[in-house]
Amino acid sequence: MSDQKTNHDTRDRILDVAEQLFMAHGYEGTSLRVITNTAEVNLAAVNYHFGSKEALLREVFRRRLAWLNRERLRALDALESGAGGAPLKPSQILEAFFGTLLRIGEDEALGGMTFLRLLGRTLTDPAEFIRTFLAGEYAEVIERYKQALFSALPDVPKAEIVWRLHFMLGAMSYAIAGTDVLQVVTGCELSDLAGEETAGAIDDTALARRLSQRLMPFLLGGLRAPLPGCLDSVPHVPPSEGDAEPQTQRHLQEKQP
Amino acid sequence: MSDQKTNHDTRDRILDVAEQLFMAHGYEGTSLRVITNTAEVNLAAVNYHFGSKEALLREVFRRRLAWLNRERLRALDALESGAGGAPLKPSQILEAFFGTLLRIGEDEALGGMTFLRLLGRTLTDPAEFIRTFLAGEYAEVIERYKQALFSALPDVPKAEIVWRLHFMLGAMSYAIAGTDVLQVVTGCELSDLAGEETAGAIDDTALARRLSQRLMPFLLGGLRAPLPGCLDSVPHVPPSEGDAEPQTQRHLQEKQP
DNA sequence: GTCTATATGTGGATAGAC
DNA sequence: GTCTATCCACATATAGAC
Repeated sequence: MSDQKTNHDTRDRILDVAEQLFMAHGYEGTSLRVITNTAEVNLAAVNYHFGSKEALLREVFRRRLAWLNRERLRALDALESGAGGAPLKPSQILEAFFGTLLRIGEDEALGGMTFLRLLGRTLTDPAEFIRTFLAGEYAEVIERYKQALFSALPDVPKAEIVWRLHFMLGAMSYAIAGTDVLQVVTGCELSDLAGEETAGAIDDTALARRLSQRLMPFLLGGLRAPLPGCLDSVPHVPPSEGDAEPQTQRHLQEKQP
Repeated sequence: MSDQKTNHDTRDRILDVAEQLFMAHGYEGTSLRVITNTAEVNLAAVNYHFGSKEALLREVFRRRLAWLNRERLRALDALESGAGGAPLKPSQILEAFFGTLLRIGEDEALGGMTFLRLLGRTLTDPAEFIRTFLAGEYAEVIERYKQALFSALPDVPKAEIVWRLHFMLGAMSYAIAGTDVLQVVTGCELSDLAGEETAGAIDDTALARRLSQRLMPFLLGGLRAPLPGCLDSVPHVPPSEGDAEPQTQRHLQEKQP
């Protein structure tokens, strides 16, 4: 152990730099040469420490997902223990699942917004080995939460729950990816949309907190939406002008001072 | 015009194959050699017809987005004319925006699910030139729909609307990307989740229709969710056990026969 | 418009000295 | 563990004959 010299520094510097560059330019768009130059280590170091570029990517994710998986399971265990057999509320489950993820963005030690963005962008990467790897890392946790949602919504068809879990994952992963066309079109960052006091460049910690604050109500609203078919998905002829839509209007308006 | 020989065939074959391969392996992961080999045209043909690989990608998108942009504007124009100055309903706007997009998946001539998947995957591509190009293509339409939502929800803060538009774009783009970890984890395609009668492999047309049917209620539910802050985003202490959550439960249950 | 041949660069990976 | 030097496959792009 004591004869490892700067070994630990080298490994971690490579991981940190790779995380940053994979996030900014993608896996295929980032060469080992750029990584090692930026990290100021030797080119051969990557293959010595990790074996290959693919293995490097896996390690970049593993060191972050280890915490995320553990914490998500812990949060769900805590909820289920606390409920003592009673079904959980959907909002609690979403908070445990998505809230835990978004906490990464608030803590540099867990990866911060850099890793969140990387995760969001990588979830739609077409590379085969990436998809199978991520699926494997996610499998256990996803299964647990899926079952929890089934129990929480016993009267909703399971297929419908899976669809909506799918949509929620999408809204979240796109949001944390931070590549939205809206941002480029409107020429503003998500941080600018946070509104309120903080002027100038918002730090990532605050951005993550606000993202969570905005995203969670949206996800809950989507999860609890009426099932398709009941109003034919889009009510072209609502029962009365003040029935189908206004329910929402009321929600939104009553919070405007 | 008549002296162009097989020119048209070559150009279109390259575009069709590039669309398919970019979807399956990404921009960086697809070489011009593979494209020209698959399309059974000469390697130099790409540079002759399009100028460069980047220009090829742009053309792949342009030929599909031309229809999408035109149709989205037309749909919004029609809604606004029909309303005669009155504000539109959010559901109408979403139907015009997302429904038009999803129609692509039902029509091979418009690109089909291949292009939809490509679009969803490319929206989170980290490459600089792709993001700026797509933003430019989307700019006009996004701006129009944003304004329409502002008018439709005059009492909702504009920043909040932009956030939710952002989330809706995410849910949709992730859904059409078809790279969800859920699918790999559960080992099933979205088509399997459609349930109902059709056994075996579902054709893309039916998949697109069902996706639309499931996605639209989710998006509406998210858009119309209570504003953050009103229940502190996650009600840890709801007023009564049968108040905050059950409203949803009722929605979902009353549709279960 | 199409093709062959090639220019020119960069990628990941490794062998072997230190 | 670190470094230099190098192998070799493959990338985009183009020049020039047909």
